[in-house]
Amino acid sequence: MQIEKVYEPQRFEPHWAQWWIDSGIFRAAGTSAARSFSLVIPPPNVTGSLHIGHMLEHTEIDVTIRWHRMLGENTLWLPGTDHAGIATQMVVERKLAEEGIRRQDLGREAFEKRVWEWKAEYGDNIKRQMIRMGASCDWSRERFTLDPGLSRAVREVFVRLYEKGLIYRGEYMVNRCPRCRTALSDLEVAHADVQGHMWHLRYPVHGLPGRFVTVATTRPETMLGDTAVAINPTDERYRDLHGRTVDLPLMDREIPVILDELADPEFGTGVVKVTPAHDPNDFEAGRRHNLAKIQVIGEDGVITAAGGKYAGLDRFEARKQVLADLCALGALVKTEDYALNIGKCARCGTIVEPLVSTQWFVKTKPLAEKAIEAVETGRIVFVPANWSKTYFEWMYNIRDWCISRQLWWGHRVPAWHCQECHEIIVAREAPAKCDRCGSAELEQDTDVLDTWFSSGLWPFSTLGWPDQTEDLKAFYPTSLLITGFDILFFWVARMAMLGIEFMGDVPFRQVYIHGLVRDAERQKMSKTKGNTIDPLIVTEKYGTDAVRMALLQGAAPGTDIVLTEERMESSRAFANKIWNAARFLLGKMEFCGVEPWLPARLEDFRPEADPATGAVPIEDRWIFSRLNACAAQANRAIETYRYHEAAQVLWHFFWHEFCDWYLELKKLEFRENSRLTPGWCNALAAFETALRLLHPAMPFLTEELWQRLATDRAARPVSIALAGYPQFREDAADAEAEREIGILQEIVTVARTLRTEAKLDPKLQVAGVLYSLGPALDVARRNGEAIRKLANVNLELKAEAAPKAPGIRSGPEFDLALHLPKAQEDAQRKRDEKEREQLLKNIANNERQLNDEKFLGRAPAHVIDGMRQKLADYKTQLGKLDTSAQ
RNA sequence: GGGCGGUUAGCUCAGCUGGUUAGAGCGUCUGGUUUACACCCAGAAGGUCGCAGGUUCGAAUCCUGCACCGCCCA
Repeated sequence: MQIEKVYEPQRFEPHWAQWWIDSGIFRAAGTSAARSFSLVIPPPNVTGSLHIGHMLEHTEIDVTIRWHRMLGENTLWLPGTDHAGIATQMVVERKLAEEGIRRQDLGREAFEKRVWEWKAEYGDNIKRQMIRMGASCDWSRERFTLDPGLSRAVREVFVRLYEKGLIYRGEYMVNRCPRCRTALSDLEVAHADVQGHMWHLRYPVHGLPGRFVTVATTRPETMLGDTAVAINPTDERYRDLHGRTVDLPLMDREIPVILDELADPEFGTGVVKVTPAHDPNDFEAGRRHNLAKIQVIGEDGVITAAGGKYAGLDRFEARKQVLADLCALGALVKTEDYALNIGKCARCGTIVEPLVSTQWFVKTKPLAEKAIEAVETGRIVFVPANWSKTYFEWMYNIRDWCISRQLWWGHRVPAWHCQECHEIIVAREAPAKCDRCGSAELEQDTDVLDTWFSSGLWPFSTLGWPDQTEDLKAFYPTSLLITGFDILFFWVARMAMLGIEFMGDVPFRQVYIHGLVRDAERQKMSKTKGNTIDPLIVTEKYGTDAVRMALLQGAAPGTDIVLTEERMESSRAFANKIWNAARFLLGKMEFCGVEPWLPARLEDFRPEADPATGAVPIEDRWIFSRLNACAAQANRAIETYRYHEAAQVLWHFFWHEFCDWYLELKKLEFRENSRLTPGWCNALAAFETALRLLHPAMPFLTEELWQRLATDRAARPVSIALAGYPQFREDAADAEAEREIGILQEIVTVARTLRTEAKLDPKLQVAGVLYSLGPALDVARRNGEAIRKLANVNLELKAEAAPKAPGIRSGPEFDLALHLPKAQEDAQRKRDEKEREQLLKNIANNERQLNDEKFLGRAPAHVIDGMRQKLADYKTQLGKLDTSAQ
């Protein structure tokens, strides 16, 4: 079998991506005796395309999911998208604008039709991308928040909450985006500190010529809607104003002076203007004092007819006009710089406008209590654990959730308004007539629900709820949720509340919160900064596996991930390394006319013995023992979401144990043998096991190579994705082999270092002597050929202590001297001196501690013993250096 | 204002329950066309673990304070 010289993932990744889907190997069983492991995707926005943050999230999910699948569990990763009300409507409106059409021109139904057309055209983008990235989702269970089933769940939940009194409708002050023309929940408003101004306005007191009050405001245009000024009841300075009124400039309106705590005597002049229609605090004060609410700013951010001559001006234009006019009147007494906090629409960045309107709300307190308890009692566990603090913080201070949106794209509120008697009927399906007056003149509420309302049901609505489906039984509660902290409140918290309310159990057992992907300068990636990494582009350039590996290497819990081109390049090099290891193994076999073949017992970490000698080659024993250790670490790392550690362990094993040592040792055997030997089988078996260990992280490369490895297709699963994930076995650890190869590695390394220091020609084989009174001598005897090849030295073995000679280097088990030309001895002496200094430092350090009564009295025995052993080693080594220096 | 996190090699980051000479990748330097791989191989250099105290026989690790950076909430 010919393997191409260079790793070119583009050649096979799309093939396997499609093959996995076609073979149905990611499909979960509806019922299964196996334990289930389930996870729902945090649904991306259907109109969007995936960015590198998604790729990180999906890679982490996929590693975990593939691992569980390989453990033999009934594994479900349920994919899908959400309808993203505001975002999608915006996208389609923008497109219509290109044709010169407004949605109002089309009407609601025609507009909705256009959005569905849009979804049909672009809605599969995400799916295509995910497939290309190897996400092992069960596409047969793909869901969309506006699917009929999920929409039914939304209506069911709405009706039940309403009947329980947990959904109510009322007139309150909510944040509105004048650009998106809809109400927003508190979470959809992003606050930012900005440099603004504080304007001091002077209102004349009615009937007291020459008496004024000065109010300060950061939003002077709202004065058009003032219906009172407030002073604190305890404020003696304004006692004479009790019961009086003031004349509102520009509007010729007489407004009362009210006594209210709203006015803080310590702040500014102690007098505040009250605009109940445009400020949340003033709204409350207005209620207390029964003040009129005069709405002077409309939903579009334009001054209303109530704003007198300013009507029709944009709110910021109006501000300029108002200020100019006040100034002309002499009513603007002071302007100062002022740092203030403003809210912007999280979606479009427009400054939000607090406005009074009638909206639907969820009463969250009762739901939050149970959701708090679930985390307190550990039924939901956050990883890293610290996130539970953030969760609690928000839950304790939770406010009611405004769920109605003045959009056309989404789940329409299942409430009908009787046109005759104005009764409101909340129902699962459209009622035929009014409950109260019997009129058939019913109109459905025009609002739609917050997208997050439907997303909050995602863990059970996707599994078929409200029907009691098999899937619901098999997969709810889901096992795990992997998501970003940015939607902890938006989504995680609400799923917790709604899941517990409707399913009687938490929606997920564990929540792993991942970090943010940042660029080389540690900056957040954003389109405006232009520092985004497009997953499709880098995937094409480096291969999916390399990008996945690069992401995983940085994915330590609780930290952000820095992704650079260099990192992806080096990950590609890693993939190339594995590719070439396979090429070497398979190429050699082909050269020998041997069919690739694997022993039947793949899981055992047990190498085959050579029938001729009955013995297993030492390097085979060693690599299987190392594989076993690697499996232990990889399993533990994935289980605890330490993806970076899993990546590192696998990287190190493959490159620095399997390739650097094992294959190099194997070459000796392969050089001499041109027939199938246990050595071949062991090498292949070890490689195959290692591929399985790596599969969750690098699915494409491992599948490609795994499929090429074995011809015995009947005896194995169709895909590596369904093969078992290697598990640590206590009895597979081979301490003896590890010790032997450990000493061998040390001999070779010491010899190489001596060579390099002496600047020897790499091609020149030199002679040397190995002195040892311990096992190193036997190791060297047994592995003479390996040492000769790997270090290019020919060692004479002496069972005696090292003599006094220059240029001797020592490992703990042996001393080694090369026969060097005289000229190289200086370099050697310099080296020895440095070594000596380090040893003296270590010896002093250890002696100090070992002479310390307190240390001896309190430190555990193994620490003391370890230190004594070390000290003895240092002293021996120092002694050798001192003699060799003479 | 409240909360959370970070500060370890030139860069990006590990370092789990305090313990023996603090690790990795990339980068740097030196030397190499060893037919699996130059996307490679061998070797090396490089760290007063942000600062100041404290606890401890022992601190990068625990505690307190400070400085700087970042994020979230109000």
